[in-house]
Amino acid sequence: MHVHAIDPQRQALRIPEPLTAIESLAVGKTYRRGQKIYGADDPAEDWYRIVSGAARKCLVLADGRRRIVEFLLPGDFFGFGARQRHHFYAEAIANGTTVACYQCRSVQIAADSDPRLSRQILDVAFEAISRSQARMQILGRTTALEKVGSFLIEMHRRLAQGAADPVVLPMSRYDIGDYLAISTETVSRALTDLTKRGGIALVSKRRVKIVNRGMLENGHSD
Amino acid sequence: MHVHAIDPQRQALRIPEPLTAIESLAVGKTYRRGQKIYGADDPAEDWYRIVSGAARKCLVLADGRRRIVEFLLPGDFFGFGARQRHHFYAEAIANGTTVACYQCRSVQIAADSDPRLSRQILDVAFEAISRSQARMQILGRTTALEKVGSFLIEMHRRLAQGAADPVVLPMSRYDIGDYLAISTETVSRALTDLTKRGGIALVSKRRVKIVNRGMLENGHSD
DNA sequence: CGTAGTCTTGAGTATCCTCAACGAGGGTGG
DNA sequence: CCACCCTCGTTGAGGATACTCAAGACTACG
Repeated sequence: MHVHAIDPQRQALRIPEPLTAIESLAVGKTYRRGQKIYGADDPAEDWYRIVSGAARKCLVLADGRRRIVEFLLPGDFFGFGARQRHHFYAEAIANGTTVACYQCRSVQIAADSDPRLSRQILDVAFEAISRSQARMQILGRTTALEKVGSFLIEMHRRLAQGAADPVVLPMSRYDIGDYLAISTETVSRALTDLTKRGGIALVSKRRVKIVNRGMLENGHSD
Repeated sequence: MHVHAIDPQRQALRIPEPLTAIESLAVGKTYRRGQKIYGADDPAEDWYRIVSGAARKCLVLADGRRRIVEFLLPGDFFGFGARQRHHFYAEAIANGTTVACYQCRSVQIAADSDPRLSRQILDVAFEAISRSQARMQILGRTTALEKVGSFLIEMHRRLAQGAADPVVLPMSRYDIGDYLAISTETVSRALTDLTKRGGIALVSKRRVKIVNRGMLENGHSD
């Protein structure tokens, strides 16, 4: 991990309503693929925001299996919500993932004297709720085809620059399967299936172009 | 729907950290089973809290199917998070469900001059996130047996008075299936299966006693 | 007492998982 | 530079799981 200042140019891109008042409190850190950002039993002392790259938030079940609870993409705040300790751990997916860290005590103190900042923090929390519920709509789908289709639409919404641009998936098929509660093989099969039916086009293994949005949502184009 | 004052006795039971400062702003409303609390396209003007009974938060998919996104139980705050309009609708499950309503403009104004209130609101938002993520752990399970088992544990945690008391489920098998993304029949089969294996005991159709907690989590008792 | 909604159980089928093999790509070391 | 290893991704075959369709029992309520 590498600690440094944050490029203000870069971070401005992806923050819907930036917490301008506390950006001065932020410390930038850079991680390699697979490196842990915080552990499941670490005290919850910091809040985080992805500046560039991607990360995954995971939990370990009683029987040792891992589950990905959430993908964290540029602009996403995370690590808050745990009152004392985290229940999850977070680690970088892509090499060179940059994360802004805010000491949450400092933020809270600043918020106590600035109602506008309080509102912005609340907005960030609402944003996290909305991410959470977006995933429920996906997991609530019954077939694997619908799950993968909705997943691609969500990633497109959160990652794509232009509407016609292909999505660049930062995560592996294995991660996608873990996230959607289906097997890697089924993810793979769903992607080839969607390609054959003309729902998507695979520019490369990780670059997906959305051709027929309706098909991704329903599994059929009518 | 019936508007009235809130019984302060009753509401004190289920609020982890009550927003004491705004309880005076609350208006109580009582609903019958199936009655709508707010609609999907209603302007998001109020925040709500379940005082007694239960409700479900739903969304309607493009193809007309309904999905239950969340069950709302006594003490749960809901209806916030939508910036302008709700994306979901909420309706009562049980007859005589009582809901406390807070005009969110008034709350925001009060919060602007009271940092302590801001913190409490943030806690409520964090609580909603935690509810959300608890459900992910459930939906992330692979087998129906595990899903139903985890669901019962979550309901027990959120509803039960004493640890040994049976859970009284306020919702139908159909609702549970919708929530867990499995069919009604599978819910029913899972419940009889868990009974046969000694994981639970069905005191009545809606009253479930948890006998072997480990089995509910893993699907097997070792 | 009838009716509508809820719940359970059964049979057959579709879907997805597991196990397995194989190909492609990236990094490392000789 | 190339051989090697390792991870990632794809595809196939067989079996387990859950869904759909269907029938019937139970419950609550008028």
